[in-house]
Amino acid sequence: MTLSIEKNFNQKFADIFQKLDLDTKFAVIKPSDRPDLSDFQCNGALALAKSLHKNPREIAALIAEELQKDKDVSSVSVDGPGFINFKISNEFIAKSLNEMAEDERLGCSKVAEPKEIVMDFGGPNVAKALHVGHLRSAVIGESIRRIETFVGNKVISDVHFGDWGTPMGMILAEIIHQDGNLDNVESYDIAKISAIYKQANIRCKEDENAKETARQITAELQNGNPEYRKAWKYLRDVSVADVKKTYQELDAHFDLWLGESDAHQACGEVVELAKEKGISEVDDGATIIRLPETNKPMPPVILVKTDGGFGYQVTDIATIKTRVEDLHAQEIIYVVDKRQSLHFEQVFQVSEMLGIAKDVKLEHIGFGTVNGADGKPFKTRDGGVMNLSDLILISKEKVRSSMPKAGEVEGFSKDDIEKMVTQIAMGAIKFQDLKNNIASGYVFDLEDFAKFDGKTGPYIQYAVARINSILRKAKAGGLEIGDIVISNEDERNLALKLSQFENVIMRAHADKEPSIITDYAYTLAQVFSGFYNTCPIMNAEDKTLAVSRLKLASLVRDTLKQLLYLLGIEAPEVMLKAA
RNA sequence: GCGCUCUUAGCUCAGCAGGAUAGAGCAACAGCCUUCUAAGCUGUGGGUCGGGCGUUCGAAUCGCCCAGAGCGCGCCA
Repeated sequence: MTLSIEKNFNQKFADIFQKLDLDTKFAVIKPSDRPDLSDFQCNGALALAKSLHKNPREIAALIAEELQKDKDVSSVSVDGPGFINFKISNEFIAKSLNEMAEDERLGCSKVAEPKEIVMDFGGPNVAKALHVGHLRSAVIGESIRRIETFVGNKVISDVHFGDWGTPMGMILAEIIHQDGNLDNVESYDIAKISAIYKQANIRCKEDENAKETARQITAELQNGNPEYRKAWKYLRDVSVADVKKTYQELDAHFDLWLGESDAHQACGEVVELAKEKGISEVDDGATIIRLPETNKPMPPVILVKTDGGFGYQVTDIATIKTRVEDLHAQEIIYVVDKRQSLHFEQVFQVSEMLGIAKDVKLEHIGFGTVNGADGKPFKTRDGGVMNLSDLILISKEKVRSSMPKAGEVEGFSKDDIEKMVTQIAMGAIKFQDLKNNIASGYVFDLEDFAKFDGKTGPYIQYAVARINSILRKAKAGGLEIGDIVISNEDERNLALKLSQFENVIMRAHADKEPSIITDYAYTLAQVFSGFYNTCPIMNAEDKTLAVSRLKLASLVRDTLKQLLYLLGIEAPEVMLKAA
């Protein structure tokens, strides 16, 4: 098992602290805040000083004295109030990087105890095309899915299709209203179904009777009316097929395509269980559970509505039950809009009360909304919601316009170029979505988002493409990868940046925060760009340098590709640009 | 009304398990393509971290108060 530089030195510090009889809790190093002074720093002496009632500089001096003896350390100093600054020897950096390059996982360990995690993201609905609101759930969810899998957890993703609520009754009611019956349903395509849903929405808003009819049909559907079931199944199938295409384009992977309807039976069980436990009551004709009032408003959870249908919270509670019983989930992660946080709080609380999720960690990762340039939820020019597939088309078109046309560049077919366009457009969209903290929303400016400069997906893809190009040239010129040696500051900085890989992955995993990865990927690409400009590879001063730099570049490429993979982004082999 | 989240450069955002000179990108300005892809690189300017009080040797980071913004709060999901 290879250890990163940071892990190695954390261990060395722990040994020193132990030897000095200091609490090893504080034996933690981190990349230096003052790169001009050191590679790494340890602030442990400052924290220790308080509890030991000693001068922090004295404690730091003791630690520094021990550290000095280490041959892998090239310099040590105690600065300011008691920071321990130190630099690593070039030999140790080189050795560590060579090990990293040998390792398939680039030196990244796995979690000690792998868990069964069920991830719930996507959340599409029958008869509704995916819109920008679904983008974040899919992109963030997929990234977290990949991160968790990479660190060794067993992840099962479930799209959790919205296929069982009142909207189903609304659609059926609307079809009956228009056609008089459900006989022609199976000739409907997704466009028609979508249109019907919109009309149903309008009708139910305007007409209380229509709404009532929809509710009744929903209840009958849920109770098993065969005619409704048959039509519903068709509508569901068509919707699933449509939505699958977009998820495929987004490269979001779902192991399960279950929906709310699949929890129907468990919903009944949950209601029964609540009755047995005596925690439910009937109020205004609805079966509800009252939650303990704290200082915040806690509306009751509606198990069964007045019309006999299940409330959507039971569906989620019942789904937890099946995920624990059938899938043996030890952790369930929801990647859903943060405006639903109260809902999940209630659902988790009731699950607790019912005892259906014992020792299961339930977590809602709430993300902020995608906003337009005006700071309000993103809308198209005519005020409508933008379809996700349209958004992808627009993005692709912007990329395409900056690329050579098929036939203009030798060796690239139309398909090759189109693949490149897709990879770059998707890279831009996803990186944009993942680069900020997921809890904060972001501004998605349609006019601007095809500018691929700076902190963007294409910037990183571009770094990969340039390295690919060098590797091709090296191969053609018969230059092979050799051992990494550190000969100057730019190589050194790049090597130190590379060595942070594991730490970054583990932090992204612990915080369930892909932006930690986007941030690192960008910085790594940036440091590489500096190296690229100052350290020639093919024309290096001598061969030792050439093969070493080639290996460094190759390792950067592998690392960036791995990071992009964890973000759900592909890196094109080559990036062409129109003349 | 109650609760949750937020307020950092002109704009969009990082940083927040307290630590040394608060960072990026965009925009602006000045340079760099006969040499591994200029979707790139180098440099310049730009900030009383919303305001106040407190805890601490030390606060953008922790606590309290105030102001402003967004979101949520029983039969839609």
